[in-house]
Amino acid sequence: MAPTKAPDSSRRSDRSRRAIHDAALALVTEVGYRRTTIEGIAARAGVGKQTIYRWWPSKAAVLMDAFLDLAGRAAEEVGAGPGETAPGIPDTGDLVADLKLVLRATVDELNDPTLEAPTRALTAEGVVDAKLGAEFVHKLLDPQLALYVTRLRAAQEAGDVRADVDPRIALELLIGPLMHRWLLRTLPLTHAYADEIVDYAIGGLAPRT
Amino acid sequence: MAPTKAPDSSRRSDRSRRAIHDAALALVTEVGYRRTTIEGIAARAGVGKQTIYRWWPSKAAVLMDAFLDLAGRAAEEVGAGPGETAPGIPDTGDLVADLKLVLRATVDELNDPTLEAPTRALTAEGVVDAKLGAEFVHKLLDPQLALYVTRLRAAQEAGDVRADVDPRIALELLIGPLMHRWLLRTLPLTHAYADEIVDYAIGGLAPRT
Amino acid sequence: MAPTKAPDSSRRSDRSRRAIHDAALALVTEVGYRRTTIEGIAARAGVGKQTIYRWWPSKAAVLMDAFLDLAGRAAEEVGAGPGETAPGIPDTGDLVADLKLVLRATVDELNDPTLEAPTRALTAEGVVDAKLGAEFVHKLLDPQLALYVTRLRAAQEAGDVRADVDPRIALELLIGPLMHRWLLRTLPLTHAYADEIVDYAIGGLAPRT
Amino acid sequence: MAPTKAPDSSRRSDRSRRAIHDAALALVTEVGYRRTTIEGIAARAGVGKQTIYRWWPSKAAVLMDAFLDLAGRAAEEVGAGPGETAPGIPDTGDLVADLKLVLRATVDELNDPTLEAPTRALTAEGVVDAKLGAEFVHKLLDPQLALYVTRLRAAQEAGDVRADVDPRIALELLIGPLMHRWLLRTLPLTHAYADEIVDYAIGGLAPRT
DNA sequence: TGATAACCGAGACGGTACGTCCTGTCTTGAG
DNA sequence: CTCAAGACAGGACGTACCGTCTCGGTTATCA
Repeated sequence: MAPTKAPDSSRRSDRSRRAIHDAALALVTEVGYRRTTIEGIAARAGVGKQTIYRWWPSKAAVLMDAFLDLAGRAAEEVGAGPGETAPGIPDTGDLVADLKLVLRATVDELNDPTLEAPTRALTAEGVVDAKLGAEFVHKLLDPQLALYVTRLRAAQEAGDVRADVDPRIALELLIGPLMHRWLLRTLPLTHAYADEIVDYAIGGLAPRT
Repeated sequence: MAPTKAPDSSRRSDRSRRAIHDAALALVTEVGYRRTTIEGIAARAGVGKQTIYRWWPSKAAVLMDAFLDLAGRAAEEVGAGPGETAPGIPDTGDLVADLKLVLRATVDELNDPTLEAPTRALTAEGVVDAKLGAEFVHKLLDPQLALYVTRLRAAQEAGDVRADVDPRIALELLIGPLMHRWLLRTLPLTHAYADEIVDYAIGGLAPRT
Repeated sequence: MAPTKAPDSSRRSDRSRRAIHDAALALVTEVGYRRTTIEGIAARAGVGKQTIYRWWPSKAAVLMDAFLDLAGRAAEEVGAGPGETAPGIPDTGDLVADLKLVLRATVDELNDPTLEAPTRALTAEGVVDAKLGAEFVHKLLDPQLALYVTRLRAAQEAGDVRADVDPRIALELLIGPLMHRWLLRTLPLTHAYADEIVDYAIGGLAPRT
Repeated sequence: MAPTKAPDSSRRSDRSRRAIHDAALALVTEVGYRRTTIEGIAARAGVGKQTIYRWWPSKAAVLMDAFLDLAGRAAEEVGAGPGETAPGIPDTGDLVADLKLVLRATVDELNDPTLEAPTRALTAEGVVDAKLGAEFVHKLLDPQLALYVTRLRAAQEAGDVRADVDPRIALELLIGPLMHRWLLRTLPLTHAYADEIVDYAIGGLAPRT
């Protein structure tokens, strides 16, 4: 039952970890997830294969960590410093405007060519592998969605959203269509589309006049 | 341009084609998409590998065809005969009831353990491989979504939906959240959820009183 | 037990037979025996694979026939007409001169770049496959060697070779060294070498003075 | 020029090397060279195919090494120890008797059922593949033939062989007929035949009385 | 003068082996 | 101990041929 041998994480080489992250992201972007191999990552990172196998259970796990790291560094740049986390959804009092702002930002993120390949790869892997999907949702998606819940609860208190609306469902009404278009590439994902989604959805969430 | 040599499809063995479809679906369901191999499909189908490579460019393409075949056969059973296509969305005059019926059916389909594995596999593959994704959308998804468009246009004419609403977007407001839950497995996918989605979405689509 | 189906050789297409022979010889010369395939011969000859399998049991058998045909045609050119066979060893009364003449001709034949590839291929195949080797010896080698036997018997009657010498062995004393050099490529195969072999061998065959 | 990547031979597994040798020899003896496959050798040796491809360029090369190893081990058993090489041709003063002894031993070796299959396979391969043939001659044949040269030179000094005789050619006069019979299977290869060859050949080599 | 049987070209089929690539484990030597 | 390097057993890849079979389309006897 014991996991054979637990590596001593205090002695872990940070240099290698970073190099592996970078190599993984670069390869996924360059040649695609399928053709990215552990051997390839190791070679590119100038690292022994064992160093990868020692610390990660699978290619997907490497990419997930790399992606988390990337997201963390991106957040640091935007926020004030390393202590801060995601900036949250603004509350200007105008719910529709606030949501449009955030959804437009999400659209931009999804359209960012740097992030696209790894995000798609991880999402796809999660669709098929429940364990990995759960990790993906828990580590990457949930924190994002929690922000929506917070903002929507505030809107409920302000009377902009009906009290009987479940914020989890309301949020999916906003995010679902976006993801649908992005994942299936049915139609282009634009700011205009984000705005329309907000307009339509709010109609179903706002108090009946 | 021409891919080296086009096989003569009139000589194609129907027996082999069917056996390959069956083997592919069975293996994907039993051991998962990842561990399903072309060699495995060939062995299970009692077929030479070359017979697969002759007619399909990839494992995903085999599964796609197998799935299409399965869907076609299922449709034939439900419909009156081979001439008929998908049954369409009923139009009882009660838009909300009609949509709930169809969304509940979609929920049941997504929860069907027989269909789950291949559907997830194909969707995931399409998320990463744009070409395959386009084929998936075009062959499987679009026909489904066209039915919604038809029903929603009828509703617009009946005055149940505002005339300025784009049916493509309205449809995504309904389907998007469902797919989001199913793909990411954030929360269970139930009839109650389908009903709520319809209730919320209709609020944004119906005429302002 | 019955050989499935005996093809009717009277309806055999001579055009195909010739085309197959030519293709086989050309391919063996161009790409070597190993890389010559039945499919390749069929394609080059503009012939269906079955036409080869109908008339020959193996690649080696095709080559053997092709070679026999080639040898036959070459013999026809040299000889007066189609009725004649190999010209035989001359009997000028000078045994040593006659043998040198023939051995030099053999050396030239073995060094002929057109014949080399197929001859080596057939010989090598015969070394490993006893059945084919026997056929090779019977159809190609024995007729040649019989000529030596005839000439040597004449020499015995003329008193140039001891009466107790077995002509089969005498002949191997002459041919063996030649083949050894040619097969193993230990040293170059020249007219001078042929002459020396005859000189040495005759010493062991001629009557003790 | 460099063949892509040279493996580190100091890390080479001796266990695998031996297992591959044994498997190769066993399979060639059991099912013949043609039906011996690299996959078969790997499976029999309990080895990955790559381990064969890493160290040998072809099936023939594997067999060559295996054969060399076998010959080496056999020589060690006969000789005093690992330092010794082949035992050489005895020099009792009686040239004819010495040669008959050695030729009889060669006959026995060629008739040995254990050695026959691999020897034939390698010889045949060498007949067709010049590079491999050269290796075969250089590594296996030349050392043997050098022994004859030594003995024949001694005979020349002792006056048993004429001084103007080229030992290389004399040796081929002895070995050639043997090889001819063995390779082409024209007639059985016996001790009596070996004796006759020596008798005849010596007639051509000994000083004229 | 058709029928009808073969050979023929073509090439799909079930298979086997190829030689390559990658997986995940294990071993070696340097730091 | 970790690490870079890479050999190892294993297994799937996609390709090339094998030898068999089936399909029209010519021939070339026989009824």
